Amino acid sequence: MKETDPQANAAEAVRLEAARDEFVTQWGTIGSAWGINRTMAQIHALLIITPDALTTDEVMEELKISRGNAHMNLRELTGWGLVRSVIRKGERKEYFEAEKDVWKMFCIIVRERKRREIRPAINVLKDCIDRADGLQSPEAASFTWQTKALCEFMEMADGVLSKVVKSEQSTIVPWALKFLK
Amino acid sequence: MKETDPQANAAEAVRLEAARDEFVTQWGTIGSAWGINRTMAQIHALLIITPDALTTDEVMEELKISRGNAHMNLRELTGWGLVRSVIRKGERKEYFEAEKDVWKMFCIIVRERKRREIRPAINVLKDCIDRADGLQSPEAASFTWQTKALCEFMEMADGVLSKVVKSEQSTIVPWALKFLK
DNA sequence: TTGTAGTTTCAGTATATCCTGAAAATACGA
DNA sequence: TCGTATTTTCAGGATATACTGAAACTACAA
Repeated sequence: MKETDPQANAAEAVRLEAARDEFVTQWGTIGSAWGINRTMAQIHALLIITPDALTTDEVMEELKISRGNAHMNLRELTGWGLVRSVIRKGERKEYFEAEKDVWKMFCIIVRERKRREIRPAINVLKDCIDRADGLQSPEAASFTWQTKALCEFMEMADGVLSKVVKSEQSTIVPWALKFLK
Repeated sequence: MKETDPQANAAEAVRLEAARDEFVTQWGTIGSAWGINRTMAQIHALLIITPDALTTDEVMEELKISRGNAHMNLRELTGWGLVRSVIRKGERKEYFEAEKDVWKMFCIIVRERKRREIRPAINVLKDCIDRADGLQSPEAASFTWQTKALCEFMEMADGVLSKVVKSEQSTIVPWALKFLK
């Protein structure tokens, strides 16, 4: 019986640990390709695959990072809404747990990136359009045309994402899939 | 008549130049939030709003950057397919022009990010799932469950994006919009 | 109020990333 | 073939970003 053979259990623990490490490391790499700092992505990965909430010290220990680093990135993740802090009664320290529902995670990320990056980009574009408004030259016409096209596109994207993310339900996209040829 | 008043024309040129600079600068900032290096985003912005193709020297001059920098980033943009090089007959130097159709730009970026980042991420996840395959502990079960959920989600996203981007036509998304509540 | 566990901040340092400039390589016309 | 215009490469320097570690701060219990 596997469950009671100490050697087999130890071997399994090692394999799991390796798999977890792989996941955390690689998720960090993937995150940095999308403009998220490596450590923040790694902490997030760690919390996603950890059933129970962890303390700052546990995160530090697992990832071999300093207290300051762990602290700041946990705060940042909390700011995104991807991580919640949990206070257990009778205990003084703070625990952290990740939102584990993949669709909810997706919605949070989309909403935040919309708010932090897409909206500001649209504002920048509008500002540029305004600055060139009324200019007569052909170069100005070309500039205005391009920036307007970009602006309209981003507004459309913003609208689509809003709708996709609105219901907090994962049913819409799979359903819409049927219609997409 | 505005067109023939030298002073008015000069003033307009200044305003346009300011608007163009603003756009290039801000686009660089936006790009870096999405994991694209600032200069590459700026060169891309510059080429988008410039009606005719530019040489490496012109790009260097406009953005005040070195030859090496301009060269490498132009190559990178060419690699993404966002910029094409144009050779004019009788001339020896290379000109560069950006794809200007916004929807095509979007399709190119989505295809490339799918290929470079989403696919590899899916492979990483599959690898992690395999590594933990068959392990008995509850922690292992939790790990497997989470990574599988993530993997399935990303495969779905990959599929949706493939379909959105397949036709090279901007008609599908606006059409699908009607169905999204 | 004092002691202590826990949290927060941040100056200084380390590291990753990007950029420069010049030399080497290449392409092409004479 | 040689000379010149153009492109390519890349070592070294510059800059931006992230991380550490320790001190300051806070909250709470005794």
